Amino acid sequence: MEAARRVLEAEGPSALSLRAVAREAGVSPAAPYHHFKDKAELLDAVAHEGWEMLQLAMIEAKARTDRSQHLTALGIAYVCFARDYPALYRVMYDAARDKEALPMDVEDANPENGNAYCMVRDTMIEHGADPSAETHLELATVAAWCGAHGLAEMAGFKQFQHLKDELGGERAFLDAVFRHMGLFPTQAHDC
Amino acid sequence: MEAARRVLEAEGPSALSLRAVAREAGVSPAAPYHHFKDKAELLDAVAHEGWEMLQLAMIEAKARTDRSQHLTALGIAYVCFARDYPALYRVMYDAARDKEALPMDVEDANPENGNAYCMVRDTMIEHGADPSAETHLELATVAAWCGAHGLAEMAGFKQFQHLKDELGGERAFLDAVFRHMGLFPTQAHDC
DNA sequence: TGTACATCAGTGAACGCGCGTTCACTGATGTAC
DNA sequence: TGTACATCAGTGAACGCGCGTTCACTGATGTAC
Repeated sequence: MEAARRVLEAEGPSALSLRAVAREAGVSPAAPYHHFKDKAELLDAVAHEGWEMLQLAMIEAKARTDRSQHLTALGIAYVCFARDYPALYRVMYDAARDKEALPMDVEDANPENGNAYCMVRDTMIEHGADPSAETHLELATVAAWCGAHGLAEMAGFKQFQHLKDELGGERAFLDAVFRHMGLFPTQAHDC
Repeated sequence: MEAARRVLEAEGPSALSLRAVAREAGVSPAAPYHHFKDKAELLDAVAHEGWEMLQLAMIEAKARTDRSQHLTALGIAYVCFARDYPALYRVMYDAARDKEALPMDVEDANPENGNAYCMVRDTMIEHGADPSAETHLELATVAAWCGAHGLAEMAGFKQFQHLKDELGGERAFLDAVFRHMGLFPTQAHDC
C-alpha cells in the first residue's frame, strides 16, 4: 500500500499498475496477488485509505479551528488534501465511480466521528441550518461538497496565479472563492 | 474525429487509443498519422472540439432563456453537457491539465461571442455585479465555474436519486443545488 | 524434544494482449508544361 | 492532349514495450501431537 501511494504521487494515476507497485516494493510482479485478488481490489484499497486520510484531515481541521469557522475549515482542508495528493484524489473518485456507495461515505476508523459527508452536514447544523428541514439540509450539504470539489480541481490550474498573488497567497484565494459561493463564513485559515 | 467521439462515448476515456479510433473509422492503425502528429495531438483536437460543443450549448441556453435566468441557464447547460458526454468531458479537462491556457478559454468559432469563461463573467455583470471591482468579479466567476464543475461531477453518483425523486426530477435537483450555492437566481429550466 | 504438516509471502518464467509508432510501399487525384 | 511529377490518404507488416494474470515452485514460520 505504501509503495502504491509512492508510485501514485511520483508518477501519476496512469502509472499505477500492479507491476509498478511490485517494482516499487522491491518484489516480483506475482507477489501482490497474495494480498489482493486483482488490480481492482488494490485500487479500491488505495482509494479507501485515501478517504480515510481525507476524513482525518477534516477532523483535525475542525479540531484546531474556531467554532464559527468550522465549515470553511472543512472546505479548506478538503481542497488542500486534493492539492497535496492530487493523484490519490483522482483515484479516490475514479474508484467510487459506478459504485453504489457515496465516495465520501467511508465507514470511520474512529467510531466517535461520523463519515466525511456527515461531518459537513453536522457542521451545517452547527452553523444554524434547520435539522428538521431534511431536504434543504441535504441540498446545502451537497452544494457545499460540490463547491469544494469544483474548487479542488480548478485550483490546480496555473491561470489563477495572478488572483492568488493579488489576494496574498493561496489560502486567501481559497477563502475568497469559498466566500463567493455564499455557503461559507469568511476568514482565513491554516492549511 | 467522429470515430474518436464514438469510441469515447461507447467505451470510455481509457479505451480512447489511436488503434481503437482507427478501428472504429475502418482504417489501418497507421492511417491517423497522416492527420495527427501523435496520439496527444488527436486527444487535444478531440478536447478542443469538446470545448467548442460546450460553448455552443451555453450560447444556445442563454439565447432561449429569460434574461433574469441567464446564469442558472448557463450552469444547467454546463452540467447537462457533462451528463450527456461524460467521457468527452473528462478528456477535455485531462487535456487541459498542465496546459498554460484556461480550459474554458477556447477561441470562439462565432466571433460575436466571447469564450465560455467570459460568457459567465459577462452574465454576472448582467445580473448586477460591479464590472469595475475586477477581483471581486473574477472571484465570483471562478466560484460559479467551480460550483458547476463540482455539481457536474457529483450529479452522476447514484446516491442523489432520492433527492431527485423528492424534488421532481433531475432538472429541479440541479436547480435546487445551484440555488443553495447562493450564486444563481432560482427557477427551473430546460435542459 | 522431535516430527509432520499447514500456512504464508515470496520467486521467476511464461502466456497473450493491446498499445504507440515506424517503415516502405501503393494507388488515386491534381497540376505544370 | 499527353506526359511527368507531386501530393495525399491509405495499407499491412513489423518493432519493442508494459501490462494483468497464471503457474508450479520454494523457503521460512507457526502449530499439533
